[in-house]
Order: sequence, then structure tokens, then C-alpha cells
Amino acid sequence: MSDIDTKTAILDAAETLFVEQGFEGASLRSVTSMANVNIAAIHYHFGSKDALVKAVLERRLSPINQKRLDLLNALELSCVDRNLQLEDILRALFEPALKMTGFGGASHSNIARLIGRLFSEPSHSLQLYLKVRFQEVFERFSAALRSVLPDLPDLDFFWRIHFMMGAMCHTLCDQERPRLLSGGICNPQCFEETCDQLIVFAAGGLRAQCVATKREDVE
Amino acid sequence: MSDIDTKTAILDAAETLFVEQGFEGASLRSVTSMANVNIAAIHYHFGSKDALVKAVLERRLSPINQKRLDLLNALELSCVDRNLQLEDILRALFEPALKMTGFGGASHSNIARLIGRLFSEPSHSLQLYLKVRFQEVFERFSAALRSVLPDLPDLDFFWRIHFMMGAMCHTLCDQERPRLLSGGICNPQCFEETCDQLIVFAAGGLRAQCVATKREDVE
DNA sequence: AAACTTTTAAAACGAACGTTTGATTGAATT
DNA sequence: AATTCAATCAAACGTTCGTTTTAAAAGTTT
Repeated sequence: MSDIDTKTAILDAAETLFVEQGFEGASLRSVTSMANVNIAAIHYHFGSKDALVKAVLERRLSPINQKRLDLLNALELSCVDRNLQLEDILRALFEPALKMTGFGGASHSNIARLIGRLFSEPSHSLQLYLKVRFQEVFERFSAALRSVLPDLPDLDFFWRIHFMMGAMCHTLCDQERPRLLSGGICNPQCFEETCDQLIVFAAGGLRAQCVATKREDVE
Repeated sequence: MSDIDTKTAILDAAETLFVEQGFEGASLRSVTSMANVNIAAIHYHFGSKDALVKAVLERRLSPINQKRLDLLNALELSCVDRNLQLEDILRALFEPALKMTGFGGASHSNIARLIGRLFSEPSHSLQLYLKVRFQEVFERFSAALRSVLPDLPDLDFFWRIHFMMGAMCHTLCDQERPRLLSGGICNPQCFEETCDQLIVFAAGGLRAQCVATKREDVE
């Protein structure tokens, strides 16, 4: 077994166990046991558990965020003369994450749960990683969304970005809950269904009448 | 120090540390150290760490869910002749959680993070607890929401319930992110602001045109 | 005051944790 | 063939974990 196979075996096992038991819940011994490698291999190849966690995330997050930026770039190029559509931006944001993380029976394990859970992890180390790793994506997409929602006050805009990310993370976190809640009507294994529904919901929330205006209407 | 003080001191310390470090990250020794009680007191009063975790949750969740049901009951009684409003139902769902968990400088610590994080915890024991403990609230509120969204297909309805819960959990999880993302424009410490914004967003998402209809329009 | 129950205390239990050591392997380089 | 070096291995490091034990203290009931 070459070193690259060992590294991959460790990453695969760690990914599976982190999803099932959490970063703290899964021990390095359970990882090396599943990967059929020696316990010392983790520190030899990665240095520490913390570094392994980040390597596991990085392997999946990097192509996802790159794809997001590629799609947004393509979108903005193709729409230079006509207007960007809110739904198209949202699709560029959601699709790479949903498609690459198990939704629709894709290749990878359901690392989606890890990514969704990232935002509620208490570890300061992970929070910092998250902030750095998502900064560019956040800035590019929030600028794009801002441009298609020009009439929304800043206050409402940022709150809604936050809520939209909540809907997305929650969806990534649990691919079974919608099916259970709906008694089998929803099919989270279907990537297109999940993506379409999430886009429509988020677009509806983002386009809602702003809070201040709504309050005036009532008075 | 009477036994009830000891129990309360343990619950308070555990709550604080679980919020900061997670259920697994916080050790019982750190809890007893903060509470200034003996390490054995936890097992004497609660039995195990798992039971302590549930006791910490129960102390806050129970009144929150009871308040939710009370508000919904009052709402349905007062609206027996006229129609229920979607926004009112959402407020009955969001307000108790936001008000009782630190938003707006309320009395309790920011246990909101614990509650929001609950839904993405990998522990099967906690997932089961969550399912049992939220069943009644979920059933009552989903029925009420269903009644004010009669034209929405089941598929879209359940997906949107899921997304709405995502926005809510994400908001509970992190009371600082909106402020940071917005450069200080959003004020998550303000309970009314948070609640109003969340209601408008969720209502907008729930009321959006359903996916099938939308697709027909495009074609 | 004596007997009994509840609560607290110090100390240790065995197990599991992340990490490190030092020897050994096997392939590549000289 | 000798040397080198990255990779693997068994074993143990010291620490911390949740939990338990045993006994003393505090409080309550006869």
C-alpha cells in the first residue's frame, strides 16, 4: 500500500466516522481501525487530529466552493447584457454542495452532514477555518444577491442571507428528516427535487416585502 | 448549600460549558469545578452525564415548548370566527424560543445555541430525545400552518417546513453571525428585530409559488 | 439524645484518549 | 552491494475521561 493509498484510506474512514459520530465523538483509533492502518499513521501523514479534521473537510469543500465560484463567474459573463436572475445565483450556490455530497446518490459519502454541522460547531479552531474558507464565496455571492435585490434595505438583506444559509445548512445536515416529517412524500435523495425546493423557498424569503414597509402597511 | 442549590449550580455550570464547548467537549470535572461542587454530585443527583445533558435541555425546552402550545391555543381560540394569519402562527413558534434564550438580553444564558445545535447532533440518544420532545409541537404547528396554506401541495409544504426550521435553528445557533456578516447593521441582541425578520423571511418562503406551478410558467 | 436518611467529600477505578517513541520494513539512490 | 529515507509497526507515553467506592458530614425523624 503506497502512502497515497494510506492517506486516502484514512481520509475515507475519518469522513465516514466523523459524519456518524462527530469530530469529537470519533476517536483516531476507530479511524485507523476502519482504515486498516496503524494508529501512528495519522500523525505521520497529517500531524494531529485537528489537522486531520481540516484535511477531511478541505478535500470536499475545496472543489465545492471552486465550483460555486466557477458557476457564478459563468453566470455573470453570460448575463452581462441582460439581468441576473435571483434563482440562478441561488442555484450556483446550492447545486455544487447538494450534488457533491450524497444527494442524488452521488459518489461521495454524505459529507453534507459535516459541512452543514460546521456552522454550529463550538470549536473555535473550526469556526476560524470556516470563516477563512468561506470568505471569498460569501463575498462574491452576497454581492451578486445584493445586485438583484436593490430595493431591499441592508438590514433586511443581511438577515435574509443568514436565514437562507440556515435553510441550506439544515438541508445539508439531515437528508432523512424531510422524508420522515412528510411521511415519505419528500425525497431528499433526489438532488433536483431538493435543489428546486430550496431555491424556491429561499427566493421567496429573499423577495418578501421588507419588514419596515410591511409594518407601515399594517398601521 | 441545600441539595436544590447544588442541582441548580450544576445545571447552570453545565449549561454554560455545554454552550461553549459542546456536550462532548465539556467534561464533568469542568462542570463541577465551575459549580464548586464535588465531582460525585453529578452522579448522585443526575445519574450520568447523558442524564445531565437531558436535564440541562429539559429545564429550558419544557417551558419554551409549553409557551408555544399556549400561544397557539390562544391564537386558535381568538380566531375561531376569522382566519388564522400565517405570521401569527410563526410568531407563536419563534417568539418563545427567541425570547427565553438570551435574545434581547433575557434572563437565561444563551442556551439557544444548544437548542439550535440539537438538530445536527450526531448522538442517537439526543436525536431520539429531540424527536419525542418536539413531536407534539411539530404536529400542532404543522397542522396550523397547513390550514393557512391550503393550496400548497404536500411535497412543497413539508420541504418548506424543513427549510423554515433550518432558518430558525441557524438563528438560535449563532447570535453573532448576523452582526458580523452585516458589519454591525443587524442586531441579533434585539429580540423584536430578530423575530420580525425571521417571520417575514419564513412567511415569504412558505408563501412562494409552488415548484410545479413555477416550472409550468417558465415552459 | 439516638437512630436513620440524605447529601457531600476525597480518592481511586478501569478505560479510552491523542500523541510519541524507537525499531523495522521496503523501495529508491548511490 | 551499500546507503538512504520515507513509511509502517508495536508498544507505551502521560493525561483525562465518566464512573464508583467508601466514609464522613449534615439534616431529619423518633
